[in-house]
Amino acid sequence: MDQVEIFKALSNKTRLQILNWLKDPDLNFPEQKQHANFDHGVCVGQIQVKAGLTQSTVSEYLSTLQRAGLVKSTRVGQWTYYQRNEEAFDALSKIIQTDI
Amino acid sequence: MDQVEIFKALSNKTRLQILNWLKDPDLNFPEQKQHANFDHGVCVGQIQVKAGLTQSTVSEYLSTLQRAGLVKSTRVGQWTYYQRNEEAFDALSKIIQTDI
DNA sequence: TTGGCATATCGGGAATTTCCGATATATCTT
DNA sequence: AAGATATATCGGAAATTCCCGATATGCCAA
Repeated sequence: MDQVEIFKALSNKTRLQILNWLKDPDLNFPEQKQHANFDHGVCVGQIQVKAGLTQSTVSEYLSTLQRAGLVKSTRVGQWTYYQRNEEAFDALSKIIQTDI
Repeated sequence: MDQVEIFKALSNKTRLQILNWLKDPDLNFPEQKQHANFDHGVCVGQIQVKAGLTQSTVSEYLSTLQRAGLVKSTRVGQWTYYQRNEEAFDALSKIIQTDI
């Protein structure tokens, strides 16, 4: 668990927004409900539209968040569904209380 | 309280080390005891020696941490004493649990 | 198997960060 | 007032990040 990598991943407004949106996919990505695998997370395209950035940028941002361990992904067909990794946030909260 | 600014301040190995050292000045800066104002924190010079970087870099790093609210400083004579702002870490831990 | 769609990766220009040496500012001593 | 000491600020080279367009890859449907 690389602390610097985690904090770098969190050092960007759009990436923070994405994490926040993923807290409530039901609310923030209503179109996503059409996907059968909604419970696996939200696919890149929906996040991209909401972020208002290019597909490549959003894909890269999601990779950054995943390398930091803050989200996890599931590939289903042509879609990659991303969701938060809540354990990572619990761990980070504790790290700040004890290690930082 | 700018979250991005806080995470950027934490996105550097040396700055994380400084914060960690300041958790126990007694242990990490024994020379500092000669200073009468030891309870005000640790002065820049001691931190600089321990960090092994130049004076200007360490001074800049401490400013960065202070702008993020993670440390506070007290000027006494020619010395500036830096100490952790524990309230900020408590707040950050909660922010990660609830806002991020 | 060909075309379309979702995502990932590549290459790069612009902006920011890292860390330095030089210099400025403030305080203390003599 | 002059020199010494502690810290802050400035200017800049190198590395990294931001975000893009173009292209590659993988999967699906006709």
